[in-house]
Amino acid sequence: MQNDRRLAVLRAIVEDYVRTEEPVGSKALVERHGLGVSPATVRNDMAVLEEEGYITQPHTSAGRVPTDKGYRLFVDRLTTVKPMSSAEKRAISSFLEGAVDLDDIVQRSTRLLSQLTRQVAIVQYPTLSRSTVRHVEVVALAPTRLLLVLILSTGRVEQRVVELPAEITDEALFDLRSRLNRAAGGQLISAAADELRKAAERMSRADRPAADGGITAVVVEALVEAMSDHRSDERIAVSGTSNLARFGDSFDTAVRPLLEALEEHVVLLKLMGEATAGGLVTVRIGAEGPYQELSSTSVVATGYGPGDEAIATLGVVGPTRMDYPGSMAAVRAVARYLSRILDEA
Amino acid sequence: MQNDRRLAVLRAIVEDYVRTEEPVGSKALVERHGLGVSPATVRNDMAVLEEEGYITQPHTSAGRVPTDKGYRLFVDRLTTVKPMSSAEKRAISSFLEGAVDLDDIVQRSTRLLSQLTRQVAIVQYPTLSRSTVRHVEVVALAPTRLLLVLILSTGRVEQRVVELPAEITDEALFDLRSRLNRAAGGQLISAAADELRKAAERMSRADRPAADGGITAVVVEALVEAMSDHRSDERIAVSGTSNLARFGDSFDTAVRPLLEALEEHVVLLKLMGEATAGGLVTVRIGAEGPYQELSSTSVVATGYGPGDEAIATLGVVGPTRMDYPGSMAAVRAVARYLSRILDEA
DNA sequence: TCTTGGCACTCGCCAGGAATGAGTGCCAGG
DNA sequence: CCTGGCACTCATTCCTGGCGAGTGCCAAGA
Repeated sequence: MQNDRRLAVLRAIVEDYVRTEEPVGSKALVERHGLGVSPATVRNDMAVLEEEGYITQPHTSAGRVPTDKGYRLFVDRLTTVKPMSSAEKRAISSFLEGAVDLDDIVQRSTRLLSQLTRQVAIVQYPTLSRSTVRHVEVVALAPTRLLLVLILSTGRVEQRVVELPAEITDEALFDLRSRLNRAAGGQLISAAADELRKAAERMSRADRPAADGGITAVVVEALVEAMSDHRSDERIAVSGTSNLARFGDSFDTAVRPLLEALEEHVVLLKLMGEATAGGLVTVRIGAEGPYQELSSTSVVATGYGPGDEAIATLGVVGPTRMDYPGSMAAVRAVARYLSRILDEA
Repeated sequence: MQNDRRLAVLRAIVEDYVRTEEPVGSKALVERHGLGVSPATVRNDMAVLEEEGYITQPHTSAGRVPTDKGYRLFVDRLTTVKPMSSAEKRAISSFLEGAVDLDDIVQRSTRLLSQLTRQVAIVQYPTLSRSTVRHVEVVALAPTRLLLVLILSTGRVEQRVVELPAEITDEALFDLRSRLNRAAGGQLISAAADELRKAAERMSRADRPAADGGITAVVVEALVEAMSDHRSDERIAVSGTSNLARFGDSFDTAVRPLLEALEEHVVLLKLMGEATAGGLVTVRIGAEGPYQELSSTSVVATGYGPGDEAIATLGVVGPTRMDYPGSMAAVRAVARYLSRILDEA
């Protein structure tokens, strides 16, 4: 019994603090939430909670503030996931509808997410690594210059221009194109690289090797490079930075490091962590993450992707004092819609 | 004579204020800059400058601060453009070298610019509107589904997937591709749209109209739409937002509106204004611009593009109290290098 | 006519100190 | 185990006086 009430007190503290951003005292607590006990009782509970490290007081004569550990307990045990209202659902659909291409989809998603949560939203572009090659197109820009276009199952298109060591005929170009597609089409990009290399070897052996003049090798290398190019994996869209204004105080200790992190996409990816599939939302609170400069920020993230496979992450970053239930619901909802769109595409 | 000295005083005030961010008094001025006159004289000059509206004092017993008008005079008449040091030049080259595609070039440029100026840097992607069509590629993803790839002279690639009203044969596809390229290849995109429409009409008339089944019309419309898609025109890369921390005070009045503007790309473009060609750098100071929320920010921008044609803008945004000569030099230098890279491409 | 030193004056900024009040911890009684 | 009461702590706020940077003006000198 008393334990349940202590948890209720913790929950109330978290909720109030998130809303008011001020240390919350025993009296106000009892008044606002119908706890049905006196302030003194709550004070005893708070003393215990403080001893156990869930809350703390910034100075002696102040109210209590949740610690990271307190938030952790809150999200782990006290969060009742409130589903999105139907109005919100409608907003999401209409917001994501009418997207014309992948870029657009991702960008709309960040905007949406930042608006829903009033935090900074981050959406990683679908990763190459688990996607398959849908098509390879080769276009002659000039006799010794080819444009390679690599189309992946996620809808991503990678392009490269290569200079050839020799001129290429229309016939050879046609031949090359069909061979490339036979070798790589439908393959996972990891496998496709190998297949392409094998095919290249075969071609330079079997086909009039003199005529090829190393063209195949050049083209294949460019394609392989395009596939393994991690830069693309790291592409990220960010939105809602103006919500950082809501951080309140502590520009230098909280906002500035975050702004810096937001520019370092690699850092961001690490921060969001591994994509978790199946509607599971990961919450990282304060110093739990890898960067202690960001000890006053939390991350709420999840994976998304076609099918139930998580091929990329998306989430929000905000102060540890944030609306976890709301953010988790929004993140999950957006991930779900996004996955569905990728399914259809 | 006295006029020259007054200008020197103004320049000194601007320089000192930019450096220290504090109102500058007559005594300190005489000490730091070798003005060769007494503080009292400087005071008289300052009184005149204030009367003319070039400087102002935040409160009675404080030093002077330049007004927007003062900054304006400063950049118009008192700025000696300091060329980049050779070290900086080298840094620029090495920073921009090794870029693999247009996205990369633009992103590197923003980073570079924000590092050089320690401000927020903005680079607009090269606009479609003045570029020409280099190639149109058509790929069959399925019997009734085509991927259209539009390659422009700026290196931009636009893609669209279209659903066809009827199946298309390989032969017809080949035919379509060559016709599209004959019609649009090398044209300005404004002209290309017309040419494509004309070609579509010709085709549906001359060729077995039954077999076409509206395919040409669908494809052409998608291409035209891709070309005129203004969303692409508005693409922008931003970097250096963490430099906003250097704004000092006034988060709400200065930084927050700016953060909001940075997310509204349309606003940003308006802010940067028309691209000016030929190494001319535009400076907009404080409230001179279209947004009075941004009255404490200045913009230093210029156009860039292959040849001497400005097809896009780039620049930095910062507090009115910023290092104008330095920023102008950096903006100009980056624009120049960027133009050169586009020339080569 | 311009420059200069002197001088009185203004006013923002910065301790120091007292009043305020929210909030706590503890204790004794129900 | 809960509750009311009470003394205590301490951050915050407000006020005040002193300090000093900086100014404007004036009269004298070049």
